[in-house]
Amino acid sequence: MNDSTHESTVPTAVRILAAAEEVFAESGYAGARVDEIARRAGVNKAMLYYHVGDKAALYGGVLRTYFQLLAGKLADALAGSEDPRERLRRLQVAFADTAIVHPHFPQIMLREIAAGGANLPLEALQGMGRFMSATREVVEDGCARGVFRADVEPLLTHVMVVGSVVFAANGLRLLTRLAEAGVATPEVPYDLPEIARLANDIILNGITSEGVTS
Amino acid sequence: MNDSTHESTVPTAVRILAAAEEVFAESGYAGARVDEIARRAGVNKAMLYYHVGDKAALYGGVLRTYFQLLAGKLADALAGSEDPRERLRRLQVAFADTAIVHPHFPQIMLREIAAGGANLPLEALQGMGRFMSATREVVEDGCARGVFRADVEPLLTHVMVVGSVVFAANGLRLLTRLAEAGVATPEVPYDLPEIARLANDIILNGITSEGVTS
DNA sequence: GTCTATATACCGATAGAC
DNA sequence: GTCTATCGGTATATAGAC
Repeated sequence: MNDSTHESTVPTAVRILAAAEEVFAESGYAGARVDEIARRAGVNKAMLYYHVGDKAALYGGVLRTYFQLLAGKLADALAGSEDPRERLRRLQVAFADTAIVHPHFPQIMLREIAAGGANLPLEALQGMGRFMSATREVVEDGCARGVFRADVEPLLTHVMVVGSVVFAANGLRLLTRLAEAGVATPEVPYDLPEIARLANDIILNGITSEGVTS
Repeated sequence: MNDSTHESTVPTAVRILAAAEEVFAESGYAGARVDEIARRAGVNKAMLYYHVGDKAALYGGVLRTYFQLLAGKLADALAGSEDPRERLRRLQVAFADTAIVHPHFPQIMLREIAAGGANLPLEALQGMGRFMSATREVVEDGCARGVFRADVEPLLTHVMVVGSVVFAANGLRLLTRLAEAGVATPEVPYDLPEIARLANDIILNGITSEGVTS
């Protein structure tokens, strides 16, 4: 314990990764500048390479944080209920919560989807695979129990559950830009958890078998 | 009329823009290399600047093609029916059709959403604004007629309608990458129009008032 | 209209002094 | 651990000959 400021107590590697997260989100992997990351972290560029490593190591370190948190929340979500509708809702909440703790996560994911995952290390690809498998498990279980319609596609369900959160999380920046340019935009009278809840209502309402009530 | 091959009859500017479309989709605005665009178009870099202009002009030219086609299809979709459910379906089909004619369109849009529209010229921003307004008009009309639930959010509806198509259109590359890395992936037994139809069924089912039947 | 050559600037990464 | 200086490569964009 000493009298140093909060900033100085944060390990250098953590400050570097926090800066990397910002820059990768804003500019993408190709567009990100290592000099800019070092500048925002308040460290010399040589120190950045000393503490964390090259550009790929910076990116991998950022992604590891995201997928470790998401994996834990997904496991809790699956274990927390037996009802397929409740489990699907919890799956979406787990992802939305991760996006709230790490606001740059959906932005970086959006860029990677566009890039076809070209920059993603194996660890991140496996994390995405586990997420898709979790959704598939919930959907197939729900179909088998007769709660969801038998023709519900697991992958489309995943796309709609995740996509609505990812788009909603990224939409505000675009709406701000549209407003700056003088383009009329619809109002956004709700926050991310609320959007996730509304989207989940629509999806559940859309895939639930007739006759099943909550 | 002469005996020249098809390739030589295509105007130089068109070939340049076609190459630009590819490279911008693959690498994003920041990551795109003008040299690479010139190489793929089969023209000298100086000629590229002579015929089309700088990087921003290349990007604007690509986007203009997209939004001009989309605007026409949206107008047809809105004018083609009075039924809110049918109009919302036509709106999604209009976008999906545009994405099928121009497969790089959803990829570039995904990158721009991540970038908050930072690279978009005013013309493209206005095109997006008109699209959002079209969805809002259909949703508000549907709510007023009692076809859609009164609490349906226009912007969330737009996000789900557009997002499902954009994600589906971009998903195949990511699934391919996952398979390459040995990560298990769900099957994809349908094409883009089919996905759009299934997503639209879920959304319409989710937002339609009880008691309304098709 | 077409090309070569280049100006100008920047980037990722490291060597080497301290 | 920390910094300065720099290497080697590459980017956008243009000048100027033909």
